[in-house]
Amino acid sequence: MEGKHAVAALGALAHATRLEIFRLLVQRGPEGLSAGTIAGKLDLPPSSLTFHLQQLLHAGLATQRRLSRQLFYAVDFAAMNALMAYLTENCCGGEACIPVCRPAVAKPPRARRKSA
Amino acid sequence: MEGKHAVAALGALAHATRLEIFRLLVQRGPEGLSAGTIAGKLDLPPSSLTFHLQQLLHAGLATQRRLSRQLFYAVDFAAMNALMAYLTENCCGGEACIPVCRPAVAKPPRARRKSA
DNA sequence: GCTATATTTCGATTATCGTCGAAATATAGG
DNA sequence: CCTATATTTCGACGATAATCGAAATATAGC
Repeated sequence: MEGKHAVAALGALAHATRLEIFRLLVQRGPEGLSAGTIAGKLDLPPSSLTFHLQQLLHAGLATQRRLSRQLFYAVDFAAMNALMAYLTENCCGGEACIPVCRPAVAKPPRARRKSA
Repeated sequence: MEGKHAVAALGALAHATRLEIFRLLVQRGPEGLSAGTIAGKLDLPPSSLTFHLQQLLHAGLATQRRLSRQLFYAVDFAAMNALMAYLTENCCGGEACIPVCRPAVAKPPRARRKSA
């Protein structure tokens, strides 16, 4: 991860609405949520939601995929982990302080009965 | 951790200069660095540096302590860990995806020969 | 108390971000 | 192709953030 990229990711998260969206998506997992579902949960006007989703996309923190008429958004877990790693890189000069993160990879999505 | 607080912390990090400062401090560990040292390493005018340090302080990501004429800044590692935890809270609905972080506590500072 | 060093506060300027209505685009189904 | 639904693009306005010089404050040593 590069500094500019990390700043973009952090900037995307540094907003109340976007952080809520992000956390919704984190909880949801790789399957993601449709724009409409998110708009419903957070009670946002559609144009505002799109704006924020674009920010998350451009920052590389979320992915987008179409399913029929709806667009599903999901967290890019690899990017999330990379960001964590970047923030804590070489913490305490490598001494035995071992602060925070153990990056790992999210499991691939699994089939479900109903989608959101 | 609360949402507003997390937004403040992320906003503090969402800036090229502040992210550099933060990472310098993360690497340095609990001992911290003096304002002057940071200004030297990043080649910043003093008033700009103060501005950014205040942001980190207000966001609760850094601590300040005076040592003679100099002010030392250090990362608040507990706050850093809390932020990570907040971002990944209940990831994937608690299913066995286990994405990222294992919060832990930074060790307390240890005595050193020379300070910076 | 005077001088030097370290850092902060103040103030003005410029640039970027957030909001949201209205109109445009994409997909699905008859 | 016409209608309905889902989402995005455009545009304009108000609000917030970043920069940095100059002056002010804090500490130390003589």
